[in-house]
Amino acid sequence: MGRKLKLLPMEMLDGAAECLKVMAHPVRLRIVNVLMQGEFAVHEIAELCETTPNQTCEHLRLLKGHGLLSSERRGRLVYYKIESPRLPGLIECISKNC
Amino acid sequence: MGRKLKLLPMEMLDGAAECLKVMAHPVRLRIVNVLMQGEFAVHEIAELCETTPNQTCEHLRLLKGHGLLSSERRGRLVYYKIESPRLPGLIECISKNC
DNA sequence: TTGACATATCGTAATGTTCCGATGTATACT
DNA sequence: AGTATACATCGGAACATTACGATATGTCAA
Repeated sequence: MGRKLKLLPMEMLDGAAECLKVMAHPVRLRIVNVLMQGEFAVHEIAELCETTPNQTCEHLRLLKGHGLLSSERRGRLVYYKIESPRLPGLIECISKNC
Repeated sequence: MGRKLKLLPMEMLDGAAECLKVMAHPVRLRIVNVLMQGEFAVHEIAELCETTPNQTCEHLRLLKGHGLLSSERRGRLVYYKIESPRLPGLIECISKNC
């Protein structure tokens, strides 16, 4: 009775769950997988992820909204790249443990 | 232009997304966090996770259904413990990178 | 300016998830 | 038997996410 447990604080778990939810989509995983190998324009990402441009936009917006990606317009193309330095480690861990 | 990319296969990404979706809930993260420190009965888990027994049951069922936990009845209590050896590594990675 | 292409957003239908109360099942004790 | 406790499941409401077509914006080139 009354064993003392080392529990992570709930606020941290809320944040982690939120982060996992963002990554818990095959297309978004693929997007990150693509962007780990360079920066790409939206239509290229869409093609590599085998999905439509507007869905790609929405996924990109979500990822960017969480600070995981950044974007830059050059001409009429918008290039996305990885912004969060924690993302590659997370992907590596996922590809090992999932 | 025709750069050769090393992309993880889509089936793997589907599986990983599924796995992440299972973990993407603060209570389920807490459950795993609790069970990393031993095995516990459902009502103990519910108390430690500050949620109701029936919600706890549902979360446990989901986790067990994905092979992450196992359970054993002893008397009128049902004890759950971690079954997947990958779970601790995943949690550690999450607490570092999320 | 017009047209073409790239990206972004909006409305909404379809789908999925979470929560909650009610009910069902299992075990133990008297 | 009956009662109490622990666990599990069900039904549906509330909510969130996703997918898809339509529309809007932004840039360039003729």
